[in-house]
Amino acid sequence: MTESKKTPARPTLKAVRGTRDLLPDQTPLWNHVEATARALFARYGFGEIRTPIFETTELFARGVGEETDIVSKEMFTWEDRARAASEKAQSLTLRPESTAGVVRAYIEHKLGETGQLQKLYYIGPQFRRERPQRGRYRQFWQIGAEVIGPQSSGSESPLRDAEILEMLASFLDELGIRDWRLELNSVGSSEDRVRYNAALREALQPVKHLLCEDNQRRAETNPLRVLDSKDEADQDLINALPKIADYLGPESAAHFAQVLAALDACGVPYNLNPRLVRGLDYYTRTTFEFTVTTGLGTQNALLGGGRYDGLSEMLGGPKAPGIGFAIGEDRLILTLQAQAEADAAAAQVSSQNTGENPGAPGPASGTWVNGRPKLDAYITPLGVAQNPAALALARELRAAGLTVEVGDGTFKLRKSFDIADTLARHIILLGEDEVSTNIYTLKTFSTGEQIKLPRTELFKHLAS
RNA sequence: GCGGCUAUAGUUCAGUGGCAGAACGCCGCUCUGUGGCAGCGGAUGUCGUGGGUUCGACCCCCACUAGCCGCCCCA
Repeated sequence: MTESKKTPARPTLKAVRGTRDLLPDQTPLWNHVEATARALFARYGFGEIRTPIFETTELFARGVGEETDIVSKEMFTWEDRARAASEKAQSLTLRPESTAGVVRAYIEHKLGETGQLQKLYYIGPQFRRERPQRGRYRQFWQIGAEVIGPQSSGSESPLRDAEILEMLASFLDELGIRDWRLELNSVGSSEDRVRYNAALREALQPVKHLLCEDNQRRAETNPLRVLDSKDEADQDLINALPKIADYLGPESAAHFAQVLAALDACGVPYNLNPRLVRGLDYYTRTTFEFTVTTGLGTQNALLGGGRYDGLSEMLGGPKAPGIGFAIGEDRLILTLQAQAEADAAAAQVSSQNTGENPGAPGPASGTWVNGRPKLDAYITPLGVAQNPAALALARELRAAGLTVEVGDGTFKLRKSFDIADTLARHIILLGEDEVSTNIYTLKTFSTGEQIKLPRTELFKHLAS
């Protein structure tokens, strides 16, 4: 009878709902995506900005919009303690998106005073208290960018809209995302939208009672949202509603036409979607979404964005038109993984059909383990007496830029070989002989070849 | 916030109102300076948590929690 069985049950600690750990077999893909974004954005003249992951609640209330779902029911908000009697408690919130914070920083640091067009990008976690499902987490990552500046900097130019869209198309292409679709719309200026909203309400009035419950509610509270409905029975009625395109003022219409012309010139395909309305209040004129059909289930929006010509002023700043986007990094990763799985399945089928075995392609092949490249060498001390020499050798090899793991002198040789073959391309045996003579025994797994090498030759051999 | 499905070994999953299972992985031995293969052996575990029904519950019922899928909404 041991006492271990008597250990009182204790609740297992777990990551909180909607959050998750990314383990080392996942992070290489994340780093690849982020590195691709950084390199690409740099070519377009973007610089990185890092803003706090929490801000005052007021920023999001004013920036994103009090009436939006995000602000009205999805924020992680808490009252910060007042530290002195004279100090008031402050309501703080984990950022549900980053545009508001970036524009706040633009205002706070008077970036508009430089007169320069600001091109800023960010990569980081966002927080929304929603019910988790595929492609939706309470802590999720966005890769986003903003182009903002005084009007004199050209921030209002349709060229900027097209450049952003073209950059996104290049980004998805470079990552190998297939079959993406760009949905594009213009929601007009805020004045245009007031007129359109009135027209929508008028058109909805006689048919409202025919719509589903959700849409009846939207028709009252926010008619634009009716356009977003997926309710099948309502589709015909919705398609018959007035189109925003017919309510754009001449300036908005001209702006949009120039965006389209530039996209055509770049050869970026798009789908005009008059029903694309987005959930954040600050959008004006150009709005867009890139969607995919693989891997995301019903959360098919990979990224979204739009122009926000009035946001800076809404936050008490100078007039600073801008346009930006946010890529759902989690969704991007899901899509890439789903594509890779589909490819692997297709490869399997085709190899069965041809009767050939093309070998396991990609990261599953012999030079990778768990998504990482195999190490250059695994050093096996033969007996604990050789442990110090093994670590010293590892230190030298690592200093020379080689990737090296060291075994433990207590491991049996068989086990050492097993581990080494799993992790590394070569095994270095370090017994008494090797340590005393400085002639090392090196075996290459791919060929089974085993040779003895002096120290300098060892470096050369491993580096090649 | 609402609805559906699910929760058993490290992983993927079977399972029956009466002894807790498979595969893969892991550990050991065959094999103490030469691995991958093979053979043999072993440990896998509060059967998500708490309650109830029952002589007896991993199984049936209830609640909770979490996950997945969808709605709402969004990235």
